[in-house]
Amino acid sequence: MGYFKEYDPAAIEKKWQKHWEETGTLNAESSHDKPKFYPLIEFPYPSGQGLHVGHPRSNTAMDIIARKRRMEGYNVLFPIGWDAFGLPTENFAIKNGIHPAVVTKKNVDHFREQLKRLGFSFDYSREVNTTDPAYYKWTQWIFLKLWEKGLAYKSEMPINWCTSCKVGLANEEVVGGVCERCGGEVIRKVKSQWMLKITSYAQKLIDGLEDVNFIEKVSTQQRNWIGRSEGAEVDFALTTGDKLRVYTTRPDTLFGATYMVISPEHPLVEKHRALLTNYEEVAAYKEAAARKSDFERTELNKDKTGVELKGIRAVNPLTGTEIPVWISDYVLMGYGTGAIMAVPAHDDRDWAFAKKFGLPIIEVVAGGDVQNAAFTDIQTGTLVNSGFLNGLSVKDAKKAIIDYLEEKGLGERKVNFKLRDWVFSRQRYWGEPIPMVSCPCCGWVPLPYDQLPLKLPEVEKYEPTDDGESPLAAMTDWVNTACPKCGGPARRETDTMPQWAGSSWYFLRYIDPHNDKALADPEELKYWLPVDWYNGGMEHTTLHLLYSRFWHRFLYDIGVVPTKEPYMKRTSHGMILGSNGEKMSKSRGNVVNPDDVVDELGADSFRLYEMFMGAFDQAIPWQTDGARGCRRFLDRVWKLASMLNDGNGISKDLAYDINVCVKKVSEDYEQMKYNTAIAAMMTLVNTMYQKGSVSRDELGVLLQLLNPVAPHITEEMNEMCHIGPELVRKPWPQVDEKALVKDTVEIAVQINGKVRCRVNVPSDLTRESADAYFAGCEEVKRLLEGKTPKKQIYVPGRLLNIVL
RNA sequence: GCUGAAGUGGUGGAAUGGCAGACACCGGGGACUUAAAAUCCCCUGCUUUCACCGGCGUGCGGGUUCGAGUCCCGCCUUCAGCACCA
Repeated sequence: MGYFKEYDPAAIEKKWQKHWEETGTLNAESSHDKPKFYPLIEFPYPSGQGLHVGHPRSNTAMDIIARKRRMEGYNVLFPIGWDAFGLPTENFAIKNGIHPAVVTKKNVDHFREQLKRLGFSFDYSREVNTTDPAYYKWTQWIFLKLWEKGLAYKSEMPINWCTSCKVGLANEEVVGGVCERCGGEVIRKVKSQWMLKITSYAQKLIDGLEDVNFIEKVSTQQRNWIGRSEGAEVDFALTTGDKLRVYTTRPDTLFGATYMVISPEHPLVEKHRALLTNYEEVAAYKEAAARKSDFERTELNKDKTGVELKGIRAVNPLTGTEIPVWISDYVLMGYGTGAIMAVPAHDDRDWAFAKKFGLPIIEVVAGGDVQNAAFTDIQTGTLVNSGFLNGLSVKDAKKAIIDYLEEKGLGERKVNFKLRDWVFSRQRYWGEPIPMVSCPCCGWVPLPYDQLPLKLPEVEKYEPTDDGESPLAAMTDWVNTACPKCGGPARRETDTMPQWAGSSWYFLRYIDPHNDKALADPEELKYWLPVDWYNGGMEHTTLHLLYSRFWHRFLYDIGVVPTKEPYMKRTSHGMILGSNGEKMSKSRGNVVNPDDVVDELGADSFRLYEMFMGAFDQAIPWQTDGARGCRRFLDRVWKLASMLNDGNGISKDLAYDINVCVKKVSEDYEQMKYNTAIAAMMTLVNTMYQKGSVSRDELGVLLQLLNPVAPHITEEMNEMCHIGPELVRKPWPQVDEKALVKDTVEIAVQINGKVRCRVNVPSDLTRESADAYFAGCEEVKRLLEGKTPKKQIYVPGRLLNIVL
């Protein structure tokens, strides 16, 4: 067999990409005959920088699964689209005076071209683009449905305001007190904002995690973010005559409440300002607290501050004791009732506050030393100084006290969540217009469904104004409209939706992307949902993933989609770092451009390296030498074409190695252990080189195993060597279990746990017959000369350990 | 502070409680070549030794076990997420 030709990645990659595009081989089939498989990657934001080496890591990983599933006989929908609304595009447009839609088109075209060069098996016929009016028509439609069900509302409230982007942010978008996107300072600002009531789905979002198969850290992070806690609300009588309601998770410690703390913004303060003998001091504290940004509030959280409300006292409902009431910014208006009962003996924050201001500390759960530290253990303590609760465990006391409070009408069981409603307004141009009209007579009126999509108007300027209004506000022609209800003059909403809107349901649109009667056909939804496997970044766990689960569950509740949960399985990739181990960024100068790598080594080598570089879920530094090593491996694979022999089938001396490889690769792909799968194929290739030649069938198996990672070179070799039909149409290889059985196996012989020699033993040697066998074994006898073994342990196929 | 993950050669990393360092990268040697590159073959944890043979080795200190990178207890360090949520 002759040597064929040089390995030329550029030529063969182009050839096969063209072939797949022309034949539509990789597109989903419209027939519903086969079992379906729906893998998903997070659709990219088409930034001006182009593709990052991080994108192909997730894409290749899911492409491998998609390609393997096709060979396993599934109808696979592996889609791609563009999450194209967003600030960077808008900022670029502002700076250069180009319409964001023009910028978006250019960026999308560039991204598509870059992705196509990498040979992903996306179904490009189903592309979606969140900025396409035919798409955002349905984003707006979902918003109107949410409004209809009372889940969208407009509210004056303090929001997180990025001073640099001049835009309101959801809690999820504030990281360490600064804007997630630009790092600008975030302050609190009262603004009228559209809100989505995700809080009413808090419990459903927790419960739904039971029905899906997310990696543990994703489920945990979602649960923590939703932050469910169980406790009670309790009323304390005030000397003013009204009641102060608090939320506590430790109602069992009620006897130990020695003072109360309310948030500086609590309405009670202003209500009773006349009674306060130190109102000036209180007002000064309030003002100081209001001025602090969230960042400052958290930075200073070690040192407690506060002011007593002199002139107001509260009464402990159980002991009848009068206790003082303080204001402090460690109590947040936005959680619970904005007021707490302080039990310094059993809460760290209350303890620190009490120590600072000399407030009494009364132990009600025995087990610690409450003068030195709060005792917060709820497992071991026993109630003391607590009347009828004395002697009970914390758990029993909780139940007893809540029953008592409910019976006496002093309080009740209560579940709280940390999750806040979703701030859905952005004072920006490049987003979906919110299809609502404000009418002086009718209030907020939804746009009728037949007027969707409400398109973005053409404007001259894209900058938000300094007072925080959207650029759309300046478009009087567009803003002034007739009320859909009464026909009178009215104004359109000028805020737009956040970037998370379009990405909350895009996986539904892929299923039926060109439908103009519904967001997708119910029959199609029934066949394709849920997404079987969704891979993405950990950074989206509390943002995109939670939001889209919320929308999907809502759509389920109103009968639009057939499944409660959108995604069956969620996995996560690690970041690719610069070669210096730091995050890749322009300013650090450690950015690797995928195009350069493809130019030098080819797409297959690039894909291979991204999968080989290390454990898939871990952050890994990029090493160009490592990528070159992967190219070297493909060169070696290519040369196998010149090592073909005349043999048929799998020869005896390769059967074992090939089947070990088939088994390892098949299992490892499923567990995303791509690095060890590739290592197994490298080992097999090394073995083939040792042997000096391979048969067509042997090479065929290797090519097929490698195909999901390196689709171009493998198809080319398959064709060039006349091995069989296109690899995409061949069934995935099965393990021949018989070939995995060897006659003898080398084991290690240890003395007291140290390896002394290796011997070959029959592979079917059992523990029971081991002693007899080794008694006659020359090597073992030699090792034991003059020594008496106390014990022998034989682990079949592994080792023999002799204890002296 | 809380939660989670992780610490293994010069580097990236492998190892259902069973031969630590698979597979690569880097480095070294050899073959081929006028030469270089590429390619092929060999070596490559540290340490003693001419060599054989040894000794030591998975962040640190204990423990369980015939046997621990892996399990348990106590620390240290790094990374990620959350951060006054009562």
